[in-house]
Amino acid sequence: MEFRPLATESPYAWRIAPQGRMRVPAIIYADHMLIEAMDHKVFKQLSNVASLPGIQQAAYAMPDAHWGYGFPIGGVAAFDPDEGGVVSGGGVGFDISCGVRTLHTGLTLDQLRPHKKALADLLAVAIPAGLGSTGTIKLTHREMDQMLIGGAAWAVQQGYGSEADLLRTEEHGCMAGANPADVSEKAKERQRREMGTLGSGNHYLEVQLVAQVYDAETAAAFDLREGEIVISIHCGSRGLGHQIGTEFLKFMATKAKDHGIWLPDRELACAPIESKLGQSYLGAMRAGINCALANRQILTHLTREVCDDVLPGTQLTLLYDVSHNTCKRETHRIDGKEKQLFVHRKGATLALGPGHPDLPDGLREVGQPVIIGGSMGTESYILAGVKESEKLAFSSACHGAGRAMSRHQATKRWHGRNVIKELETRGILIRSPSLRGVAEEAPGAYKDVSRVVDVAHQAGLSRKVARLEPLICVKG
DNA sequence: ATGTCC
Repeated sequence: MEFRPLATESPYAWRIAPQGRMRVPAIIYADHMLIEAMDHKVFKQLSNVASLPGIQQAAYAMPDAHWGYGFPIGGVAAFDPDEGGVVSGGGVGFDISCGVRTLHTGLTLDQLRPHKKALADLLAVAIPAGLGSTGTIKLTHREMDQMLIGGAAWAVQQGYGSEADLLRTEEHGCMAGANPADVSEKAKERQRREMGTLGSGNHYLEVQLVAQVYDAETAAAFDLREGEIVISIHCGSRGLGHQIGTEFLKFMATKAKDHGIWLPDRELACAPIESKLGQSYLGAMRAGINCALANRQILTHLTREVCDDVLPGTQLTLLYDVSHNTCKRETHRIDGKEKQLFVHRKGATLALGPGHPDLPDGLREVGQPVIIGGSMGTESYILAGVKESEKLAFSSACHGAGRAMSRHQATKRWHGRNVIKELETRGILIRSPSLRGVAEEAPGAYKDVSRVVDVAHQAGLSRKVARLEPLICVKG
């Protein structure tokens, strides 16, 4: 069967009509060039997702979509538990609650410039990065369970930040419904020394310049001004999330037949939301969300300490913290009827429009900050959630540039040392323990994030507010 | 993404 997306009335939306066992259509948000360049495996994977039990409305792909484990990365799918809807480990991904937070520094480029190198060097020392990196914090069993229940709120109680940070964190920094008992001892053991660490791959801590504001009013509400410095942290739940993903994918694949679920692809392993296994995954996955929130909160604390050393008196305040690998229970209208759905976003950012009750004062009027992380050496974007994306993709937007080339291909094409040198001539300081990692993350291995963001804007998924240019990048 | 296969 050929799963070919066809043009719709919108130049930024493409549709695969239901065929075979698909229960709903698949919709891909892209322009002509992005859809032409998109890996055909995305269309197949999205069509597979569209055939899962209880799926609502359509399976969606964001403009940065690329092939992933089971679900495409950049995929959004919502399921109704009352219609046999499922929850899928592959629909969340291995890096549970990977996300980005952006912090204001209140500094201008002129204030930063004389201290830039020192800041890069000290951040590289203070922020543990790389595969298997560990920090100075070692949690006891009791602390681990408290962290898995409390998330960033737990981290703040431990002295890593303030209540103000929690107001600007999705779910107020604490995901309800987490159950540490659903997380294996092995997953907890892996995480014991990994709190406050960045990890590897596309994770980073970046010092950025607000290079351009597109929407002055919203930028003012977000406290973003051209010429000012911000810091963005992109990471997730480290070994714990990965272990949860690995274990539950195995359980879900084994149990699928007992649950009467036909799997178009073994990687799409899932369980009914109402089943024991489904509930157990949700308890563990929500604990994973809290782990990621706590991790980014601790990294924020470490960053504050460094900034205060290099530029005494600097105050880092949080613009927003939002995840892009989750499954969340949300209220949505389907055919005019309000329903409680379980929305999977894998490599797709939550993007709540103006007026949404989950947004805090000061943001509710303008919409949620949607943080789109670029790849190393490229620009990032701050967007704002819009109301119409509720109908278009359950209030979701793209999450980054999206890979255009495999890691293996990238290492054959670039050398880490040359990539660092090249970026340095453009004034971008890279600090990484892994030259191979740097080669894998070479800017050329990714799609053009500006095009992806323009399409997200044009398609009505979110609207552009500001562009950020990198100055310092601490990589895993 | 990931102690890149306990």
